[in-house]
Amino acid sequence: MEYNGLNNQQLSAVKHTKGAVLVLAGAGSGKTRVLTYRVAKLIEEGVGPYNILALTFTNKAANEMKERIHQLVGSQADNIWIGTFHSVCLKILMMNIEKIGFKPGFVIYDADDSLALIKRILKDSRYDNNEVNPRTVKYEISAAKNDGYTADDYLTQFNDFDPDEYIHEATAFVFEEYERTLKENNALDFDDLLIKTILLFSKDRDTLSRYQDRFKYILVDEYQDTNEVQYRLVKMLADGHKNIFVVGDDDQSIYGWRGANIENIYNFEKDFPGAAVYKLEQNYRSHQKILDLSNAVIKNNSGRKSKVLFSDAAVGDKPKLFVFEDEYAESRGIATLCVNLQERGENLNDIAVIYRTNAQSRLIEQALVEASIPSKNLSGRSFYERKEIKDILAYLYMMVNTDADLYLTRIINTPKRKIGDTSVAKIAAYAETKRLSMYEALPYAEAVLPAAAAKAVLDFYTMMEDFRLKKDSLSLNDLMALVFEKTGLREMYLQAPTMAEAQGRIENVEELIKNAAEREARGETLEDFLYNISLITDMEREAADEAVSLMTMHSAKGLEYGNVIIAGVVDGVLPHTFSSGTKAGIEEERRLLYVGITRAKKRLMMTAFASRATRQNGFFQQTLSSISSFLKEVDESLYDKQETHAAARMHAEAGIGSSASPFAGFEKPSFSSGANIASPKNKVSIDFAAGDRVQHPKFGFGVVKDISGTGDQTVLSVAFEGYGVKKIFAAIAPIEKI
DNA sequence: CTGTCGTTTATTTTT
DNA sequence: TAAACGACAG
Repeated sequence: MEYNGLNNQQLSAVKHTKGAVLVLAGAGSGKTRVLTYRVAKLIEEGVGPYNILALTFTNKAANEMKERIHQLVGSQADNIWIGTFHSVCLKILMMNIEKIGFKPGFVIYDADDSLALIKRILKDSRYDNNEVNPRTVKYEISAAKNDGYTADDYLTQFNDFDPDEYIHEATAFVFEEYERTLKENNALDFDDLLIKTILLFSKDRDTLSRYQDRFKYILVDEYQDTNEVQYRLVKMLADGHKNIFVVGDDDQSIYGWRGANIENIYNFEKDFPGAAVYKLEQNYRSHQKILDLSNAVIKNNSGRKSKVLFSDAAVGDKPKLFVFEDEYAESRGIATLCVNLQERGENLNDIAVIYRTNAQSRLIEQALVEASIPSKNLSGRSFYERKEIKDILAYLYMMVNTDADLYLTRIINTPKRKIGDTSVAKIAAYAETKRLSMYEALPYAEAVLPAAAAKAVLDFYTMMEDFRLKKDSLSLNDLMALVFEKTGLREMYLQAPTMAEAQGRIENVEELIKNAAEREARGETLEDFLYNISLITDMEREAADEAVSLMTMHSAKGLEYGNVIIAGVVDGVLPHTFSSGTKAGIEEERRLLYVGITRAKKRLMMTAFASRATRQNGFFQQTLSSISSFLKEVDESLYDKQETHAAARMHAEAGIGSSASPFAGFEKPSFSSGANIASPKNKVSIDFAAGDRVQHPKFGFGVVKDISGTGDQTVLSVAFEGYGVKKIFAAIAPIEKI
């Protein structure tokens, strides 16, 4: 095999095939390359692809690895187990689930489903008051589960908690109820996929040794993100042959709040005695000036497995920091930067705007629309989380597993078929007393409901039974089309507030059906289809048009762009106030900035603002902001700072803002609606109607297609010649009726 | 049972 | 600010 292009460190890691190996791979240091070559090397040495297990966190990483290994070793790659922790566990559970007391056909409740279940449990309990936030309870339960605790453990531990901590009392109660319901519904949540696999392995030693024996070589990507449960799983499996190869970067550990335990990477050498360690410090992504800044930022974290990134790339521009007056000016400034980059010949696909919180995206998106720069939000709601997708899938799940009460409650009155909450509650109560699933209780509707409601329920039941009868004879495509039509879902989406929304929803469902048909052609059954999509969070969709990418720093991990703009580099946002209470919290925030910086290949731009609207006692107030401490603590020669006059003045008056640098010829962005978008004071008479012809200084002529909202919030969907349909605020957009 | 209106609440989210 | 939720009247 050719190892061209691997540097010495990479090569040593690749060739170290026996025992335990830790590869500390800095950002952009070619870790995927090392992983793929390592697998190819194993196969070259005669290891059966069947004996290799590669674990990742994301589907994307798994697919990328699969593809790249395929390029090296061809079809042998198909027999390697490469997948996310969750998908590998799912595969194992599918073959062994009855050994731990679940039934075949179990369903997986996603995060939204879990939350819905927790809400229902709370509502039916004595904790039905405003004092318990279901999200907090969900977080508590998930954290406990990921630390390896059962509901019983939690209850026992609860005695150690401060008895005043009402939330723990509530959680202890909900936790037990939650686990019991999952079992009754023959359902697992995401966390369970891993936990139940561990349970299976500890209960059934034969199964464990079968897998231990099979997986002679185990590889783990992003090891710094493993939590306690994942760590135990890896340890269990690797205990057979002890060939464990992990790749990670402690400096990119940004999921601590989700249970990721950075100690796992620090303890690797203790956990696996005799482990070899390789450091990859040569960066192939960014030029040295970007790396100098990233190195300086991350240096302030303690306890690191210290790495210093370096690059051979030709030196490029120094990173820039632009300071604006407020968030609105910042957003418009970001749009201007994008325009400038475009004018310089940059492809919009090679520009990313990244930020700490999703809330920041709103203003930025608006400003980009104003500047006619197309954008795509990469951390928006993913395909499979959309309501319309979850609705139709819930119908399909019910056909496979009638125990899934949660899905039954989701669909029984969606679309509306006059089966209200009271009727559903009565059915649930009846099912409970008769020890039936809710679905099984439906035929007895007449026993517990008034005639009209009972009829509605029985009609629903008859329809579902009909689907169940047909599910094996119809093609997946026809079955789903039938469900979509017969249930009235299509009709329901058609009634959406705007045509665009209706169309969007229906298109999404049609895309899902198309995808199902493709999968069926590849041999998947309905059950296979449901399992296979249950862990996918987004669907491969045809490459979008040329557009600037918007995303959070968390979703930016693993990606790279020629031009990166990091927005909101101010204290309070980054580091975020909520995480600033502890040293560990601040250090994780610092890693976020580090991740952001190291995404940039050619140009790195950061933006900040001098003041912003914050909430205080429910009221909004302008508060001064200062540039992120993470930048203030590094040498200011590492980046160029440019401040608008207004921002400099505000900082000077407040006595913050360092070495008040003068306004340095930084082009102040000007936009037609420089209006303060948040408070459209100027009452404009809004009298548009669908069909009106309008004129816009940038977009030219257009026709109003749709109107939503009222008063100042009226939004027009206007089809512009050559620009497509744009959504604009009637009150503030510079448009005229013609 | 359903639509409307006030109330509440607000990080990050690989699966 | 806005979006999502729950109480309440029709």
